[in-house]
Amino acid sequence: MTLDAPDATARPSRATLRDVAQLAEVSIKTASRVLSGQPNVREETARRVRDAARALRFRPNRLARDLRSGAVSTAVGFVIGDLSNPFYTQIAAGAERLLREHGLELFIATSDEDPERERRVTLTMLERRVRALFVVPVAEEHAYLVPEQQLGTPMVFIDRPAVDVAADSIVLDNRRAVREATERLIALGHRRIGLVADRTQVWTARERVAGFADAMRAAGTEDWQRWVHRAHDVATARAVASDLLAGPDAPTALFALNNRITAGVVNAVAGLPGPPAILGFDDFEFAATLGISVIAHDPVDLGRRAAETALDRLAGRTGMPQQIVLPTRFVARGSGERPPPKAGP
Amino acid sequence: MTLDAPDATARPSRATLRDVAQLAEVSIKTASRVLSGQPNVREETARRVRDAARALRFRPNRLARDLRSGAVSTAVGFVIGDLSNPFYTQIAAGAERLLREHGLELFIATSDEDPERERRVTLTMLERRVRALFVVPVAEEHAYLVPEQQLGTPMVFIDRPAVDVAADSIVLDNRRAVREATERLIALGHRRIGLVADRTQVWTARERVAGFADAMRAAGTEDWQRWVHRAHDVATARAVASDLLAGPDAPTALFALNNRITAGVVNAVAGLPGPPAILGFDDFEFAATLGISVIAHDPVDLGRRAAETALDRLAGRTGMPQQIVLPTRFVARGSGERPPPKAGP
DNA sequence: CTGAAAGCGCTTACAG
DNA sequence: CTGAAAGCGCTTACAG
Repeated sequence: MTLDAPDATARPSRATLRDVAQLAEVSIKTASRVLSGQPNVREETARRVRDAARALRFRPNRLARDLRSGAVSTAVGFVIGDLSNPFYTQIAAGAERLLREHGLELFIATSDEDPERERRVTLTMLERRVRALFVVPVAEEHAYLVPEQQLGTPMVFIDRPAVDVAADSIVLDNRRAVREATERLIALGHRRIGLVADRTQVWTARERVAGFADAMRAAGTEDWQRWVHRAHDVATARAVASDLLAGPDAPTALFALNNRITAGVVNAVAGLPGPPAILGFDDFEFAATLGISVIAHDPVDLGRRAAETALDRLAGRTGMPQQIVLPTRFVARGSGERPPPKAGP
Repeated sequence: MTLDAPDATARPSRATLRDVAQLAEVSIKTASRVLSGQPNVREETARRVRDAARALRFRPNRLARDLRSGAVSTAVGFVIGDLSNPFYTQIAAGAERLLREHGLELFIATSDEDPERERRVTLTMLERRVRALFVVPVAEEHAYLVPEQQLGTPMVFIDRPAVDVAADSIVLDNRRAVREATERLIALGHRRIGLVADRTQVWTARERVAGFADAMRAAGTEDWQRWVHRAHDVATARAVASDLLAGPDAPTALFALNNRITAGVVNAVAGLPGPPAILGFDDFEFAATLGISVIAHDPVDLGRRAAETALDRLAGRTGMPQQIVLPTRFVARGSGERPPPKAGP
């Protein structure tokens, strides 16, 4: 098959600044000036350059630009555990909104909740010389970030603090929130409270369970551990809740320690006669409709605060890393306020 | 304040390959070979280089590497409208999983449902020389992508087809799905069906409304347009549904044409006496519990198919752009199957 | 207002 | 097994 038109259809390579300069009959430097908006170019020259750029469909190479001008990239990285969990993606949405107003672009990548992948993804972003880095960490080990930190890349840990690198972090007051919510359940008369928590590896799960322990111990329940169950995904949470309710000594209240677990628990309980009171950590769209009491907070705000912190650092604020603790609020709702039945099983 | 240690604490600049080579007493080329895993280096030399790299906390500059070696970046871009909508983020999750297996890294950025921002974000990714590009488009105009397309960057449009650029796309069979679901409602006896659709600018909304029109016309309802209402976010959908149900001639069934609208409609209907049948487009976590019939499909699969398409192109498959239409399935559930009440108002 | 030279930090040929 | 030279596509000084 022969092509008649010499290079009408085939455009093997991308036009560079040099091509534009050549076509416009100016130096490469002048072309650069025009296309990157620098002043001091005669209007007619500028027009020639712009025309040439358009004709050649020129698109600057950011890699080259950023490389030459040092690490003044406008890219900011966000490493998240799970793209399917709206809790994380809403944090990202909050951060993005604020960063955008400051001319920065947020790029999100996922660790898929794997510490090793988190490390790789984080390093890859750093190798791409992001201006700042946000991490919702799953790994417990972040010492490898210390050099980057020292080189001045602002890093903010979200939802869980950094362990072995001194970085800013934004977290919720997990422990107090769960302690107080548990106290409410106890005040309503509940003694058999089934807690469904995420894996012990997860910092927030540990904090929340500690809050539960605080309240149970204060109420004189020393064997609180027997009420703690684990689930990481919706399906497991559902199974755990079903088993609990079917077993002997079934709990009169179920306390789900994050949004995925709440989803599982709610689905397990649906349609059951004499359902238990249900509490959840994290608010969700159908909580009011379903009458679930929750520990509410705003993930978008979490992201916004993280972005603020990074912007502060970029603006030159120095000093010790800070840990910002955001308050949560308890939202009492219908069936979540159900007291235990009078007649025991 | 004077610093005693010369440069123990302050590390002004990043170590480069050149620094590593110097410390290891080899050429820069040899250092490069070791650190990028090329063969033909004596083990002892390699060790010296690795030690030097570690000592200097060397981290390669991907910008420089990618610039020199041409556009063989491992970065792939994904432009999404709204980070808060799990429908989109799950598509991204699906794409990411497959791409990762092929050594590619997915970076997600958001257009915030603004055509102008979509354009900027897309161009910025292209300037960063991503290997492939995924877009869930909000804009109707994509002619500016034609040159990039011609330069061989695979581009896949998801959920909505590209209009003025010949690119691959993956979409759902919106029209047929809604037509058949509407036919079911009609078969159940419903005549007053309140449809709540997204803005007319959105392609999927137009297709879905067309499906509704097909079914209504086939049933002899020529004034189907009076049953079509619009809402873009949860709050508006809720208000629209409330108004509809409170008004005269209230619908006996509500059909919500996407996940956000369903959320609003469900919350509006909650606790109402004699609630209407509810159908939704897009499945969701609480649909079974709430007894909502839905047009179900798997966003993760949508992403996976998009990734497959891009990988095919990267592998050199040529030919006309394809439009892949994925089937949906109707899931009938409790209250969604409610027939209209016998006694009219 | 415009341009020739040097260089950002790497890798690609090409020699030895 | 190792290295000196050139260059990826831009921008930063520095001249005129």
